[in-house]
Formats: sequence, structure tokens, C-alpha cells
Amino acid sequence: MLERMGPAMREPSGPTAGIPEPPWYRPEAARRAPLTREAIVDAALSVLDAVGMDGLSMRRVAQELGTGAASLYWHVRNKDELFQLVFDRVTRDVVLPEPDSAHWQEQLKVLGYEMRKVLSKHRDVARISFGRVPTGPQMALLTEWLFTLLQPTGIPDRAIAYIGDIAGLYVGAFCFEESLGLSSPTGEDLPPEQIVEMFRGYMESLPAERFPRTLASLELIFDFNPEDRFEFGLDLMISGLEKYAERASKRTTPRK
Amino acid sequence: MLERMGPAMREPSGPTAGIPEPPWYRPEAARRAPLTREAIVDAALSVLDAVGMDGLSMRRVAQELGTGAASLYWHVRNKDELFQLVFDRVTRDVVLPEPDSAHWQEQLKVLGYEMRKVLSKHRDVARISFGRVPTGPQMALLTEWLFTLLQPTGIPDRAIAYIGDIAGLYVGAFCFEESLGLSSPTGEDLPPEQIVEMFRGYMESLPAERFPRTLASLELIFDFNPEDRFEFGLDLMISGLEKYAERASKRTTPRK
DNA sequence: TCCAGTGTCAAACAGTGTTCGAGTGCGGAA
DNA sequence: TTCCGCACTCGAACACTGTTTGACACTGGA
Repeated sequence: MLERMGPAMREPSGPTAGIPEPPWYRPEAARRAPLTREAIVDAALSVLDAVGMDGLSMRRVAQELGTGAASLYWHVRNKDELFQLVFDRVTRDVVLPEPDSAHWQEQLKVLGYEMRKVLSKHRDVARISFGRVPTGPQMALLTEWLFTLLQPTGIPDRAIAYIGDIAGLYVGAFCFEESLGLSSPTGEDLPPEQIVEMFRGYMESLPAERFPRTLASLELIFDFNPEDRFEFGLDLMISGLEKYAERASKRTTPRK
Repeated sequence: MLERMGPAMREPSGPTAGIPEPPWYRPEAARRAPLTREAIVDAALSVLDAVGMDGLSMRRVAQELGTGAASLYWHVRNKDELFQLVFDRVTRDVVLPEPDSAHWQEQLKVLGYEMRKVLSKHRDVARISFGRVPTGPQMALLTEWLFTLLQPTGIPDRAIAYIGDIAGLYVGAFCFEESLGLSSPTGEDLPPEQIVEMFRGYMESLPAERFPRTLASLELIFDFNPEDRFEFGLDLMISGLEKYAERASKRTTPRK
């Protein structure tokens, strides 16, 4: 007695149920793309956009592909590797301008914005990216680009090596926090504006004699403009770097 | 027929098994501290140190307290609130020096180190902290401290409001990444030095004609000295801030 | 003596990542 | 043509997870 049916007979029940289909008509194969790493990453990205990182389960990704969770494990070692693949796929989209050392400040800023754009393109990708290093060609290209851009400015190599790391950390962290939104400290999930209101109410209740400056600047503290804040951080790092460049150029062309 | 036994009879099996104990001798009550929010947070911290954030489950925390998971939910809304409580508890330990505007650079650095110290005291706390805002008195004190320290330097209020945010982001992100360690891009878990070796091997295999600078600086790129890197980032932000202070002091006491 | 309220907790629920092993179809060798 | 091994699929199961339910115990006050 046959317990398992061939693919042609595994059709949804209906008026044609039980009637075998001709062997050359294989609806499953036609309906879905072949199961490859690429296809799985695509599916994972759709799921991510639809339900976010917390909602993404192997079963959900498999469902997107019209198959079962176990099938994914032939192509992917585990969920973490899948996330890494998603991350690698997404970071492929970073495009770097031709390095121009004369305008290194602007170009660093462009890099920052570019990374932010890419991390914000798909939901929760920033969260996935965090604590993950882009391995592969993309990282190599970026490293070379950074050195090409900054070496002529006199910034020491060690600082260049560090800045790549730290800028990545900053942009990643910023986007991560942004994508998380703020969560209620009491654990319930409330609309964000209500949470902000909670915070604000608490801050306003502080005793004026102990917190005069905080209270006077409440407007600024609660004026969350992500664009400004992001740019401020970038500017901070870039003008920090300028010191290295200046010091180096002074050494090269002393004016004394 | 009694299906449930009283606490005095739920003793571990052994030679005394089955023999009732006098009612005034209640070993459970004596053995464990009363179940309070404080006690739960304590237990969570021990569990965290023992098995890390991924290993921490409500059942595990309950076990630490000699009870069941359900009991925790009377005191704590959910796991997320428990994490927030742990975070609040840990950040209470941040101590700030008396603000001294004449040495604001050093003091900002001290703040950075202090935050890093606190986040590194317990395992995975940095991970928990991320995307979480310290609410409550600690945040208020820190905000007031920052304004007190920086307003006399001429740094504009808006920049002060931003820097608190961004510095927190930086330190949190740094410790987070540090606490994660690096994870293999293929998802298997390997000893860190082996992963570094993988990366390095890949980088060394790059074609020399396209990646001359990267290859020349490989030593620097793979010289991961966390202390240096952390300090570099702090310095970057602080010297970035100095520009604001300089500009402001020039405006106040013009030398032209 | 009763009662309301605070607190406890076994059992169950719906979900997770991952593994196992039986089963499939296909390319190529015999 | 027959057969075999291999790449691949996937239902079922395992050992977990966070959280809810509802019955129960205990305590202080009326």
C-alpha cells in the first residue's frame, strides 16, 4: 500500500482530486523557483520586510517558498548563516564614489549616508547587521577605498584602520536603534508617542532645584530629529579626524 | 486522595522521605529569600553571568530561586521588563565625578570609561542595554551632569543634547560588539582565533594589484586592540566637540 | 469564622530551531 | 535497460522557549 504520493498527486483536494495528471505537467516545479541559496535569501528578505526579524522563523521562510522548514537546512547551515547571507546580499548594494582625497570629508559623509541608506532599505536589516562583519569582496573594496581616500591626507594608517571599524559601528548602531524604535520600560507595547510622553512627563516632574539645566533644555532633549542627530555624529568623527590631517600637513609644510 | 503535597512534604527524596516535618519547620521558606522584584533581578544577574543572555530563560531564573517560571509573572510583566530591570540595576552603579568644566575633555573620557566598565561588569549586559534607554533617576542625573559640565565651555545646548545620545550609542555599541565576540560567517561556532585566521587568509588571498593598500596594512587591520580602539573613538568625538568649544570661545574673546 | 486578596505554581499552549531518517528523482555506469 | 549512488526533499519528532490559566495556599482583617 502506497503511503506517500508522488508530486503530481499531491495536488490540493477539489474536483480533480485523485485523478492523475500527465507526467509532463508538473505544477509544483512550475509554480515555485528551484530551492537554492539565492532563492532562500530572497524569501528571507520578503519575510523580513513583511514581519520583521522577530517574526522571521525558518518555517515562515519555508512557507514563502512552498516547502517545509527542514528543506532549508540542506542549503543553509542554520538560521544564523541565513542571516549572514541576507546581510551579505544587502551590503552588496553599497556603492562607493571614485575616491577624491581633496574632498575626503564630504566623501566620508557620503559613505555614511550610503551605509545608512542600505541598512534602512529593508526592515530590521540594521538589527541583523549588528555584531556582524561584512566579509567577502564588499569589505575588501571598502577597506581599499578608505585607504585610497585617506592616505594622501596624512592621516596615519592606524587611524584609517580604526576609523573604518568605528564608523561602521556608529552607522550600524544608529540604524539599529532607529529600527528598534523605543520600547516601553515596563515591557508592555505602547504607541511610540505615548512612550515619549511617559518619559517627558517623568522628566518634567523632576525637582527644579536639582535639575535646572535639564529642565531648561527639555525641548532640545525631546526634539528627536534623526537626520540631524545622524549628521551630527558623522560631523563629530570627521572633524575629529581633521586634527590628524592638519597635524600631518603642518609637519609636512611647517610654517612656524 | 491528595494529589498535591504541602511544601513541607515536597522535600527531596532520601532517608527522611515520607516522614512529615513539624509545621513550624518550613525548610523552603528558610532556604530561599522571599520572591520579590529585587530577588528576581538578583537571580537574573547570576543566571546571566553563568549562562549568558541566550541561555537565560524564565525557567532558569525561576530554578535559581527554587520555584517555577509562572511564579515570576506575578512580579514581572514579561521577560523584557525583567531585562529592563536588570539594566536599570546595573546602570545604577555609574558614578560621575564632580563636574569640572576646565577639564571637560578628560571628564568626558572618564564618563566613557565608566560606562564601559559598568557594561562589562556582568556578562551580556551590553547586549541587553542596546536599544534600551536608561530611564529613571540615573538618566536624569547624567543629563544634568553633562549640561553642567559642558555649558560653560560654550558648546551649544543642542550639541550637548546630541552628544549624550551619541556617546551612549558609541559606548553601548562598542561593548555590545565586544561582548558578542566575532561569529563565524558560516554559522558554525569556532574558536575566535580560528575565525580571525579565516578572515586573514581571505584577505591575504586578495589580488595584490587591486588591493595594494589593504594588503600593505593587513597588520594594522588585524591588530585588534580593544582598548586602543575604544579610546580612539572617544578621542575622535571629543576633539570633534572641541571645535564647537573653540569656535564659541573665539566668539566670546575675539583675538582677530 | 469567614472572606478577600496576595502570592504560588503544575499544567498546558502555541510556537521555536534543529535533527532524523525514510523517501524521491536523476545522471551515469554496467 | 537496469541498477546504483547521490543530491535533494520533507513529515515527524525533540527539546526547548515565553506566557496564560486556573486551581490552590496562606494571611490579615472584619
